[in-house]
Amino acid sequence: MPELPEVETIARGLRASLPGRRILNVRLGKTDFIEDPAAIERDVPGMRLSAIRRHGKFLLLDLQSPAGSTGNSSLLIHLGMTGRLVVCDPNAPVPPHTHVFFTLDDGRELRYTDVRRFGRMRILKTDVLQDRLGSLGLDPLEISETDFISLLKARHAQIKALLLDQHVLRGIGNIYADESLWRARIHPRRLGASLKPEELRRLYRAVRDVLHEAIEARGSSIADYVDSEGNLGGFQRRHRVYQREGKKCFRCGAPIRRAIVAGRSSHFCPRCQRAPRSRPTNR
DNA sequence: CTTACGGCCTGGGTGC
DNA sequence: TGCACCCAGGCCGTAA
Repeated sequence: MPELPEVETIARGLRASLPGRRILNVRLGKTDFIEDPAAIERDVPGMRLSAIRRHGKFLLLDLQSPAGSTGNSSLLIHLGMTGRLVVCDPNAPVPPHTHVFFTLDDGRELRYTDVRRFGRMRILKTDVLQDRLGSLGLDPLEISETDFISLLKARHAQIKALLLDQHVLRGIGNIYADESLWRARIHPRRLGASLKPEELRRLYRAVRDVLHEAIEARGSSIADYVDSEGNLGGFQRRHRVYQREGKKCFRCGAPIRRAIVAGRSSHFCPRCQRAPRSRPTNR
């Protein structure tokens, strides 16, 4: 499941080989996950890739028109759960569920594969890009501790929901929310406003450490994730709670539990991460 | 504005 | 062997 570390790994991989390349041709398979497929077929061929960026879980491929004829634009890609963006030889076998092919001017091909098609793709003019991405929260790797704390302590939602909310912080998904809360020893059902300053500082630290370590390990490969060269990540081997239900807590040995919190499957240690006394299921 | 929740996208895996 | 169904995670719409 591509979250911040996986998208960052892909972005770095693409950044190493795509900028400067021209896209010669576009081929589309199924297009129901593309906002305006005709626009991509019409506007992308001939464009030069100028930069690769990550914004939360979004990947941005900046496109420069050759003669400056039309304005610049960006290809906005969200990988959803199972999206893969891989650069390869055009003669390499085409995996099932591959729906977008970009032919590059160096003889390679950029392919988008997505079993579930929960991903999204669209092309946007540079000037409207800001409107589209501006509503997202700060990047958890860029936010200061002070801002992080003031952001969360004013909120009465469950901390798990807040970490998953892309308008609060951008880039954290279910895996890294659970791993961060375990490290910080905070129960996912705690409310943001109930967290003590020390707990908020621990959480800030935990989120950043987990994300940095996951990037270093090139992401978590649970089911479908691979980087831009098709290689698996390694951070799944360092997960402490995610998908470890019933296994022993690495810290205290108690069996890891799984429960639905904020509508999501959540993994935590019932001993290290103390549940709040009254649950907020009032009505 | 904030929060909670249900539904939707799709197909692999599971269990009968 | 076949089939129904559960479920993954992000996101959006709705309601209070």
